Amino acid sequence: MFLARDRWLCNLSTMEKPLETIIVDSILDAIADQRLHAGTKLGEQALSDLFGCNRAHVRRALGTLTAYHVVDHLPNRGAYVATPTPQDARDVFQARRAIETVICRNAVRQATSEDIAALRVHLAQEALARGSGDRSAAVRLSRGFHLLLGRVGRNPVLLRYLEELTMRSSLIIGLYATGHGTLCADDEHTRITDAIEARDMDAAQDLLDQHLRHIEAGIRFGDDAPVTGALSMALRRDAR
Amino acid sequence: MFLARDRWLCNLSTMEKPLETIIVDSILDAIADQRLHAGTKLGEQALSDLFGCNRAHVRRALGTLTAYHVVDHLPNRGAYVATPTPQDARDVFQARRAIETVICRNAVRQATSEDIAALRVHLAQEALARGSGDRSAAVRLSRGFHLLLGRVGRNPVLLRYLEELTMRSSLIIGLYATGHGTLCADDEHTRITDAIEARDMDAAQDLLDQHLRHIEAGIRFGDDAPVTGALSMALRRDAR
DNA sequence: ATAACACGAATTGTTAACAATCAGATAATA
DNA sequence: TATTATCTGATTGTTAACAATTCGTGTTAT
Repeated sequence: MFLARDRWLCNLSTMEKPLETIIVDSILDAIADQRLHAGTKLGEQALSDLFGCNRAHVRRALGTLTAYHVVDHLPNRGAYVATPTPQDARDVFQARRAIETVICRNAVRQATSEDIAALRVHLAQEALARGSGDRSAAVRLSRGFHLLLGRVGRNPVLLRYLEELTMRSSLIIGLYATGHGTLCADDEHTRITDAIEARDMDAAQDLLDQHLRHIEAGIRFGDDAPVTGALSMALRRDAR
Repeated sequence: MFLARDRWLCNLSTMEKPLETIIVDSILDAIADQRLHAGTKLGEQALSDLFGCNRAHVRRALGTLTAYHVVDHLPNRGAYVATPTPQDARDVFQARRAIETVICRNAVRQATSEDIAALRVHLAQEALARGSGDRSAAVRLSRGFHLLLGRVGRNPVLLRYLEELTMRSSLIIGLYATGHGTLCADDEHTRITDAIEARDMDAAQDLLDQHLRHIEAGIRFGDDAPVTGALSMALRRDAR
C-alpha cells in the first residue's frame, strides 16, 4: 500500500512522463516549430536509437500521431510526416472556425480574472518574441495563445480537437505560408483578449472568426515544395 | 509487378479488412447498439480468443478505441468501456452542436439530388424500424442519419469528429436515457431533410441545433447504474 | 469479527527473435 | 541503350516468451 505511495512520490520528484508521451510531444513540437517538414520519413529504428528505447514504444507513438492525422502511415513502407493538400487546409480551417468560435463564447462566459491575466502574460511573451525576431518562438507562442484560449473555454472535448487542428495548421502553414505572411497578427490576439475581458461575446467570436480567416487567406497554394529534413537534426530542441 | 495486382484483386474479392479495424468496428457497433455497457472490462485475452488473433492486435485496437475516448485505459489494470460523467455529456453535446451546425450548412450548400434521395431512403428505414419496435435498429439508424448528413457535408475533418461524438453519445444515451425518451424524434430528421432540400440554410441549421438540444434534454442524470454485461454475449451481432 | 497480511493465479507490459515486404543495385536480355 | 529480372540489404509486421503488476482468496493476528 505505502509502496505505491513511495513510487508515486518518486514519480513526482523525477517528473518522469510515460515514454510514449515524450516521443509524441517531441515530434509534435518539432513539427509545430517547423523543424520537421512535411514528407520526412520517420523510421522506427532511427527513432528508437534517438530516444534510446524499444521499437515497440516508437511504434505506438507513431500510431497516436497517425490518429492525429499529422503523420501518414503507409503499410509496409513506414510513417511520414503528413503532407496536407489545399483541400485538407480548407477543411481544417473550417473545422477550426466551427470549434474555436464556440470555445471563444465559452471563454467570454467563464473567464476568471486569473485567466485574463494569463492571457495578458502570454500576449507579452508573444510581443517579446516578435520583437526579437525569433520566428520559431513566435509560431509556437501563436499556437499557444489559441490553446490557452481553449483551456479558458473549459470544454475538454473541444480542447482536444483544437490541439489536433492547431497542430495540423502548423504543418499547413509550414508547407504553404508565404514569407511575407504575418502568421498571427499580434494585435488580433490582443483585440480578442480585450473583447473577452469586456465580456462582449459577439465581438469576441467575430474577431476570432476573422482572425482565422486572415490566417487562412495568408497561405498560398501552388508551389508545393515539401522539403525533407534530416531527422536527427530536426528533433534536437536547440536546432536551427 | 503483376504479382501486386493479383494480391490486390484477391483482396478485393475477399473484401478482407485489416484485422484491427474489424475488432474496433465490432466493439464500436456493440457500444452503439448498447450491447456493450459502460464499465464493462475489455480483457485482452478474452478479445484475442473471441477474434482468434494475436494479443498485439487487440492491444492496438484498444489503443485506438482509447484515442476515441470510448474506452478508458487504466495502466496495469486494463481497458474498460468508458463511463461518461454528466459533465462529459454536456461537453460532448456542445461539441456536436458546434460541429453539426456547420456540417448542416455544408450539406445545404452541396447536397446533390442523389444525396437527398439517400437521406429519404434512410428516413424510410428509420420509420420502418420505429414501426416494428426494433429499438436497437432504431438507435443505430438514428446515429446513421447524422453520419449520412456528415458525409453529405463533405468535410472529412468534421466527419471524423462527428463519428467519435455520435459514438460517445450512444454511450451517454445508453447510460442516462430515460425509457420514455424518444431518442431521435423521427419527424425532426424529416424536417431537417426537408430544409436541406429547400436549400434553407438557416432553417436547417436551426432545426438541427434544436434537435440536438432535444436529445440532450431527454437524458436524465441522477441514477447512474452502469450495468456490466458479459463480453462474449455482447459482441455477437445477433444477441439481444 | 474484522482487518491486515501473504500467497497464487491471472492479467498487463516489455523485450527480443523471427517472418514478410519493400527499395535499391546488379546483371541479363531484347 | 533501355528494359526487365533477380538478388541483397534494410525496414516493417508478427509472434511468442519473459517480467512486472494487480486481483482474489485464504490465513493469521488483534
